Amino acid sequence: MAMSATLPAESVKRPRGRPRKTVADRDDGNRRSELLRSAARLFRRKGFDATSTRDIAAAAGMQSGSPFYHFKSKGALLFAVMEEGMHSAIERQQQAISRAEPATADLPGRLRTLIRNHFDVLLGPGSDFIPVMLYEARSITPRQRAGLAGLQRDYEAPWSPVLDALHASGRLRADVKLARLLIFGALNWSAQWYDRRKGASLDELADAAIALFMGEGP
Amino acid sequence: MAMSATLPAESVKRPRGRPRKTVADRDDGNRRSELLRSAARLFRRKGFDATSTRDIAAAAGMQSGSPFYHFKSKGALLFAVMEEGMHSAIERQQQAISRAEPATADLPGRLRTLIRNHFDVLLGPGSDFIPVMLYEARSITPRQRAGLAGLQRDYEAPWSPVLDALHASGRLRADVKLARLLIFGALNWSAQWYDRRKGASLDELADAAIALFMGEGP
DNA sequence: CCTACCGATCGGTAGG
DNA sequence: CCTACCGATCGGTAGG
Repeated sequence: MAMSATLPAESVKRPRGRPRKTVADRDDGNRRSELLRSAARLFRRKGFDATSTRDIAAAAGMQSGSPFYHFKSKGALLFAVMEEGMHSAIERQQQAISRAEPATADLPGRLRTLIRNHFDVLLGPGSDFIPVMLYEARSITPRQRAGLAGLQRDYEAPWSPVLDALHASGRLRADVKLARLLIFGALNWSAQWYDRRKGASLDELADAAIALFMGEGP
Repeated sequence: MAMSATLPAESVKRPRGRPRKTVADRDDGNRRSELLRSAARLFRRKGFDATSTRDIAAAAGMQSGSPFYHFKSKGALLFAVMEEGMHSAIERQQQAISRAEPATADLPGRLRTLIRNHFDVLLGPGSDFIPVMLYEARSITPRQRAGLAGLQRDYEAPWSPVLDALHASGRLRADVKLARLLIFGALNWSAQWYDRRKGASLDELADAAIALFMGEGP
């Protein structure tokens, strides 16, 4: 009797999931971004609707109700993943542009810089956030969608002058607006088939894209 | 008491949903394809996981359990939508090729025929089946995926000789295998943004795609 | 952040 | 193809 009363109590005390920091659970931003990373990975692999908040909690080493301490709903968690993905993509794109040669350099080279960075954001290590944004857009509200549209405009901003100049120079013959949509399609679809462990590298992918889109030109 | 016994009975007899054929409910293939069409529309709009079998049944004018008379599971219904979409796409592609000029005609023209038909299958009226196949592939089993892979090979078969010849003639400079993946991406992504009621026509879309992919060439 | 819980919904089935 | 139903799971919450 005494045993049967103490044993369960002890086994309940045993921590579940990954070990916690003994110091302070006030390490808040950390737990939040663990949730974001776990959610991004699961949303990408199984889709938003097929992922339960329990799955996400478990992947972050929490109990089933705990995600709602950090996010007010499952939908808010999805939106946070997308927003985080866009902020990171914009930042990385700006760094890639700065790292590249001056803006006067050859136009195909500038397009290649943008495309190469896009593949990185889309297919590189830890790249679940942007694919989630691209492929789970159906599951956010119109209001949230409008919020993301602004970030997407920011992301696409550096592409327009390059595409316009390529069109003017005759190396991009298609209508620029449609060309932009088709090009992003070609790139974004790679999230469906690209396998980092085999086949082409991201550099080879970028080369193929440039070769496909750029006419002979001057 | 007599009233309260007959009234509910009568109200239960009143048919729910859309009117049925009074003649014979043995009109079986018809009901089945109504289910397929309803399922395709809902799977496309809301996704597989967010669509309940009750939604599908209601859209086809049935009661909640009835879809399982025609399909043994929700997953079997999804697979049937995809299979039906591929069979139809292959058939329409073969007709488009037959209708076009002889196979010896100009290569960009042959590619345009394939692309134009692809947009039709993807974006034309009643075109929910192929987008479902493209965007809900995550929700089928590996066994089902293998079954579809054969149909996809059949669909892609007429593209290869055209792309190979374009590469040989110098009008397609990118690696052919990667070019094929990028091209299908550019086309397939249009299901995400194309709006039949505004913007470009499918012909203009096909023109833009050809202009984007084809170098100046001989 | 955990425990314990609730109401709602879902895929599927038996039996007609 | 309908009726009535079941077990499972889910998002979310109160109260600590």
